[in-house]
Parts: sequence; structure tokens; C-alpha cells
Amino acid sequence: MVKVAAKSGGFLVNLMAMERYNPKQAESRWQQIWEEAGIYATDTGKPAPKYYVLEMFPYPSGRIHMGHVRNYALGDVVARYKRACGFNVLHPMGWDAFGMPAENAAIQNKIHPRDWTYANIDTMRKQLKSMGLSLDWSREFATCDVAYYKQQQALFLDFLKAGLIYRRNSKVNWDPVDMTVLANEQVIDGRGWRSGALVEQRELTQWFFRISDFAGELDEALDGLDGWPEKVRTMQRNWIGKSRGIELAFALTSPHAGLDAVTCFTTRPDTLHGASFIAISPDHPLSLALEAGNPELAAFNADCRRIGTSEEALEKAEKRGFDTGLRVKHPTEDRELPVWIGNFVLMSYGTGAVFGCPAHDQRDLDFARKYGLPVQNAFFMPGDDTAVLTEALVPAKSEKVVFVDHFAGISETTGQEAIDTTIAWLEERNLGKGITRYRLRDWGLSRQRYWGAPIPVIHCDSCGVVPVPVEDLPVRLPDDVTLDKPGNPLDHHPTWKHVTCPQCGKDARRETDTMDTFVDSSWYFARFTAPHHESPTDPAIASAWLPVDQYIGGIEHAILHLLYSRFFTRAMRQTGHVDLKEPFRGLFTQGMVVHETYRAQRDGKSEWVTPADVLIEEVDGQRTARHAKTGETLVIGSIEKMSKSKKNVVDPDDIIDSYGADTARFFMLSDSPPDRDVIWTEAGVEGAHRFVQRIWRVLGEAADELKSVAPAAGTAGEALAVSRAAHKTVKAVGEDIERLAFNKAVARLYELVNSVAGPLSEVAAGKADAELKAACKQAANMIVLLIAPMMPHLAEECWKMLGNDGMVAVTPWPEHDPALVTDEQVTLPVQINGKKRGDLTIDRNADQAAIEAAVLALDVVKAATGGQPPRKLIIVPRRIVNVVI
RNA sequence: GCGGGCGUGAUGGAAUGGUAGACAUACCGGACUUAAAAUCCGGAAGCCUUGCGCUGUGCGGGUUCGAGUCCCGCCGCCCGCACCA
Repeated sequence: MVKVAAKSGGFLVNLMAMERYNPKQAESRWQQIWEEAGIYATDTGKPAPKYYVLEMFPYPSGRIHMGHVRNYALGDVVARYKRACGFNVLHPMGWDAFGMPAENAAIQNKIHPRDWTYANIDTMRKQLKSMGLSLDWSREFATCDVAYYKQQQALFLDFLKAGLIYRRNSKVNWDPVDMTVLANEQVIDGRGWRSGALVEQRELTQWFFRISDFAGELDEALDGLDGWPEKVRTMQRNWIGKSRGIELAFALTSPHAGLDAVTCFTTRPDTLHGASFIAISPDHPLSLALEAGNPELAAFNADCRRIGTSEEALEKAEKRGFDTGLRVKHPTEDRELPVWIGNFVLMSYGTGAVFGCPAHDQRDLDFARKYGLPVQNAFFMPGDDTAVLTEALVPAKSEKVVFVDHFAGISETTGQEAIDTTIAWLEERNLGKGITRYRLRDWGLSRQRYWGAPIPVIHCDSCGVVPVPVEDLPVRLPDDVTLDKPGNPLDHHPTWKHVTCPQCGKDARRETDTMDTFVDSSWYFARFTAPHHESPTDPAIASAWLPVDQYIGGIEHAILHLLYSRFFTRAMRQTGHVDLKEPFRGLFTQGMVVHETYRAQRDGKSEWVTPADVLIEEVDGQRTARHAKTGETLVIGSIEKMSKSKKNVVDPDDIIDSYGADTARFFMLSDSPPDRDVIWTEAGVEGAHRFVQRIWRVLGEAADELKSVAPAAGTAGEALAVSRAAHKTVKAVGEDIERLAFNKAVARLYELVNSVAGPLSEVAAGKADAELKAACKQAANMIVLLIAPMMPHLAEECWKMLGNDGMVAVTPWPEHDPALVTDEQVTLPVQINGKKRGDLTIDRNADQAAIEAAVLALDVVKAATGGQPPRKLIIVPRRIVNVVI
């Protein structure tokens, strides 16, 4: 970047006349002007290329937090930038408003979930509006709006008709004291969070989406999602978990409970020689059948069920087993294996039974050592036949290994080849069937809670399950509910569930379960395209406006929300609501906002202290913290995600109040790359605010002189330098915003402002000639337009101050002159043996021979080579030269 | 436990396999001021033997003319794990 020498002195009067920028007054004024002009309301019929920017809509928890500020600041930059580039931008906002916190608040504070939710929405809407976001508020809705969940119920009915939804039994965490189903997060160490009672598992009949039918399709389509981060695609691919394996029947030596074999699913049939036991899930039919006659086994199973239903808890639990005493025959060898129950075997995956091969699986090995089961290698590494002792031999499938006396006739080959050969061999002999299996399970959507969308079906003793006729929708939530009574509020409501059957007219009961809140968020992006339409979507508009071009939200949604939305889009396609498969073309996952934590020691207990009450002092590089009110010495703790429990939160309202929305937005965009965590610091905000003031001052000082000047690029000297700097920045900032590299765009803006501050001072002092003034006017306008997506209010103020007409919000993005962004000369670093030893400035288009001659003529090179020709000379045009001696 | 990610000055970070530390924060020095704040100018990775010096991107290896970047093995931290949203 070209630095322009600054000249000082002679314009003190002008400088002192400059008032500090007052964001408070300016921001509310512009927000009102934008709103009155209606410039952010999207006409979906306008004939311009569409661009749909969407940030994940917030849960109305009470007040917005810094994570929201970051999320919406990021999205707003994209929205404003794309609008300036001529796109017809859709940028809506709504509320993910159903969910448990409203019920918890209701119980705690005796307030109705609906009142709590809508009050929070009012507060948060006001807060979001104070950020100056370019949102189309006319499309706003909350998922708890009757109008919204009515359409969701309509979708449910269509999906049900299309066979995309079914009912079956599945397990839940049951709190026997509160008589309620617990979420995984409500189970703490196997006990209910409120009652403290030992949690049990119960089977309930629940509704499921057939998402697993789409597993292969959802997996394959990931390849086409090149606008997504690779890590998210990998996470989804692993979650779907495609695997090729085989189901093998192990015949029981004596049939039990009507079963004469245990069928195991395995992806490693090549290790069958090393099989030493069978492990079945505590919920395997065989295990359930054995429970009746074996109290000890029943107690073991009950213990296993107390671990909970989350996969994490099951995996972390100590691996335990119970010998059933039953035995099975090895399918290819003349020996028998014991059948154990293992607490690590999931009934929901595969067949609920596996064969244990301790030599080649660490978990199986630990299990075998614990219970004295045999360990026998199925293969060895070439040239090393040491038997497995405490560490399982698990080489990559691509590595060659030597099989021991293998039934399929395999000797030395890779694991993968052995798997394929073995599956074919077993299939030929009718010993098993090779199958492709997915880890992805069907999506259970039933919730035994009040604050969710009612599932629109009716249970009739004569007709069975009867869908609510679509003309009877919505099925409204009743207002008068008791939430502090144990059990499902809709179930124990005195009248709500009692209805007549729409088919036969007899007395019947409503379904009292509500929908998982993931359902709400799986199609809201489609609803935004026609938020008031009388059916779930207007298919023509939805298909024209979807997919979302840029979706922005937290990495914590990388799997479930995004996968469910992808499924929903396919299901909506199948039922005629949209005509596309993938809802999100571009995806960006932003990092968290984190902050230091502070603790006070009180009565021997440690208490968290909020940053607003903390004074930080720094003496000789040592930072210490004191309580601002009590003066206590505080312990400075680790930097963690902002959370209420650790009190390390900063209220966006406070920041906007003292520094303004532009400063808050700008700080969120500067420094940290948006996909990484950002540490909120007071110093950082102040730095951002100083830049806001600096722009105002630097442009303001020269504004009077520039007002009536027509912008034009400079052709020589300082004016040319100014224009080069400005045009290069225009190009770079545009490219950075396209890549969502906002921190880099910010750095370039700092550079540009630094380099034109000097010339602008000259203008202010009346020392600039006409050409420099024109170049400065152009550069000043460019700065304003470049900062506009990030600091929209400041940009409007500056635009006006510089004598321009109209609103920045509707002004096109500036264009750069290609001739001004390329330098004729380039400076190449010259390395000798890979270490930098000098520079070579040479014509940009110099050919290899010219560069070679110039390099060899350099003193450093001559000194190093001693006049001898180098062993090798590497010249990368416009990048680097390396002389190898 | 499994899956994914991250790790660079005091700090946030920059760097299509090509000058490590752009830009900023904090800090230090100077100017202005009665003084402070603000502002402006300048300094700055570490080390020493101050040299066209050496070392340096979590740790240990490897590939390459050249590695922060690619590969292998560790360590630490963060996210997800299907009823939190």
C-alpha cells in the first residue's frame, strides 16, 4: 500500500471546530429514515437477480447477547453489500419461539409461556432494531404464532399422507417423581434435575420422520454443497455414517424364546477368526426374554438403562457385561462362543448384536481382559507375529496385513480387500448378506410438553389414528394450562383432548404430544419467502427464492438443524411445496463470543462477578482485578463462552448506549476471523470506537473543501498515489466481503484511512491543488461506501457531510479502475538456499531471462556464489527467487 | 468414548507451498497541553558475539529448492453426540 507523506500544521482552527461524532443521535435518526423509506422491504417480484441472506433466527430467551450481535452484524454486511451490488436482497427475521425455557420460566416465575415468550420477543426486537440491521421486518413471525404452526400442521398432514411419518415405540428418560419425560440435558448423573429421582427408561409410542429413507441421498448430495465449509460436510457425512458390512447369523446351541440365532452386523467380517464372544444390547429381544427368569440379569439391565438415552453417556460409561450362559456356533469354524449382554451395544444401531473381536478392537479387548475371554489374532502385521496383549492391533484398512489361516483363502492383503473378499465369500455360501447401512436414525418428533406445535391427529378407539382434517386446522394450544403439576400438561388438561372422531363421530382423544422444536426451524426459511400465504409456501415464490444464498449461524448447528432442514426440503418437494432439494447454497458457521471470567471469594465460596463490576489494573505487565463497588480483589479466570451461569456477559444495550451500534458492529467484524471465537474486550471496543471517530474527523476536516468538488482519479504525483490506494482498497474489500473475510476487509480500511489522512489534511489546510482535491473527494466517497455495510449510520452521516445526495443505503458499490490497481514494478524477495538475503525490484512483466540476469548481478548473490553458476535457480514470476548453491 | 475443529509476538490476528508477524490492541518514546484526556509523529518477535548474525508459527519426526501451510505421531483447548436451542 502506498503511504502518502503527511504534512502538519496550519489548520488548527479547522481541527478544533470538528465536533465528535454523536452516534446516539445519528443512529436513531437514520434508522427512522430507512424505515420510513421502506428500503429494506423486499418485493419478491422485482426483476433483479435475487439474493437471500439469512442468519439463524434467535430463540427469544430474554435479551439479545453478543453472539446475536456478531451473527446479525455478519449477515447485515452481506445483505448491504449485495444490495449495493444490484441484487434484490431478501433479509428477513423471526423467532424460534417454542421450547423448554418458556415452560421452565413459567414454573419458576408463574408467568404463562406465551406471555413470557412474546414479552421477550418485544424486548429483543427493539434491541435488534437499535443495531440498524437492514432487515425486512414486514416478514417477521414467531414459530409460536398460531398462523405459523397452523401451516406446520398442514405440512405434517401432507407428510403423513405421503408416508414420510410413522409411529413406533421408542425410549425416553422418565422421571418417576415428576411423572415427566426428561431431555438429556435434564438428566444429571442419572438423576432428574428437579426431583433428583433416579431416571428410568420408558417405552412410549412416538411419531417419527422417515429421514433414514433419505440417508443415501443426503449423503451423496453433500458432494454438491461446495458453498459449505468442508468440516460441516465431513461432520454430516460421519453422522449419516454410511458403512458397508454384512449381517451374520450365529446359531444358538439351544434355541431360546423362539430365537434360534443371533444376527450380528459387522463391517469387519475379515476378523471373524478373532471372534471370541457375542455381545447383545440390554434391549435385544433375547436379553428381554431372559430378564423374566433371571433377577440378576434383570437388575443388570435395569442398571444399564439408568445411564440414560444419550449416546455420549452410553459411550462414556464403564464397559460392563453379563454372561447369559447361552452359546452360539461360529459360522465358519468348529467352535462355540459365549453370548454376553454388553452395556455398550446399542439396540438402535445395526441388529443390536455384535461379535467381539478383542485382538482388533480396543473396546472388545478391554472387555475380554475384564471378563477373561480369549484373545486371538485374525491377522498380523507382515514380519511381526507378536500376539495382542494390552493394545489391540488396528491398522488402517489400506494397510497390508497377513491373515491367520483365513477361511476365505486370504493371506497377505489390505484390510479393505479382505473385507470385500470375505463379504463375497460369505454371500456365495449363504452365510450372510452384504448390506449398506447408515448410522442415521429416524427423527423422533414427539415431545410430551406444552410449549410446542400440537401434532394434528386424533386417536379413535374404532378408527385408530385419524389425521385432523386440514380445514379444521389449526389445532390450537389451550391457554389455560397447569405446568407445575407432574405429567404432560396437554394430557391432564380437563377438556382439550376430548373431541369427536372426524371419521365416525364417536368420542375420541387428541394426540397430546407436541412437535420437536427442530421441526419449527426446518422450514422457516421457506416460509419467509411468502410469510402470509394461506398454505405453507407459495410454491412458485419459494422455488424462485430458495435456496438461501448465504446462511449464517453457529457451528453447534452443523449437524442436526442443517440435516433436518435438508430432509424437510426434500419432503416438501415430494409433497409439492417447493421444487428443490437443498435449502442452503452457501453456509457460514461463525465462532462464539467469549470473555474473561472473574471470581470473588465470599464466605469460603467462589462467586462469579460480571465484567461490568470489574476494574482491571495493570502494573508491570501484571493484570489484577478489583470489584468496582466493594473493592475486593478478584481472581481472573479463564476465557469462556459468554454465559449467564458464569456471569461473563456484556449487555449489547450497554455497548450500543455508550459507543453506538456502528462501534459494536465494527468491533465484531474486525480482528477475529468470523469463523473463530472472538474475545470481547473493553480495549477492543474502544479501539473500534476510535476508528469510528477517526473516520468522522479525517473526512470531516476536509469536508468543507470537498463538498463542491467533483470526484476524479489522480493522474500523477500525490493525487495518483491517493487514487491508487483507494482503487486497490475498493477491489480488495469487495473480494474480502465476498469471501466473508471481514477482518481482512477491516485491515484494508485501516490502511486506506491511514494513507489518505495526510492528503486530506492538506486539503483541509487549503494546500491541495484541484487534481489532489478531486482524487481526495473520490477516495473519501469510496471510504464511505466501503464502510457502509459495516457502519451504516456513520456512512450516511459522512456521505451527507461530503455533499453527496441520497442515501448510502441505496447507492451502488463503487467501481475500481483496473489500471490503478496494478503496479508496473514488483519487488521480488531473493532467497539463497531458502533464506531471504535481498530484494529485486523489476518490471512486472520481466521474463525469466531478465530476472535471472538481474538476480545474478545482485551483490548478495555474487558474494554467495563467488561467481560460480548456482546449482539451481528457481524463479516464480511475481512471487520469489531462490538461488540454490 | 466417538466425530469435527483450532493452536503464530504481551494480545486479536495476516501470510494461492514462496519475505513469518500485514492491520489492530496493549506498551514505550516524542509533539501539542498549566495538566490530563483526545489527537499527531515514531519504536517495537526473541537472543547474542550488533553480524548482510542466530533462533523462532503447541511438541517430535518427514516430504520439498523452499513448510505456519502438506504427511505421520503426540500434547492442549473448543464444538457436536439425536429430548438444550
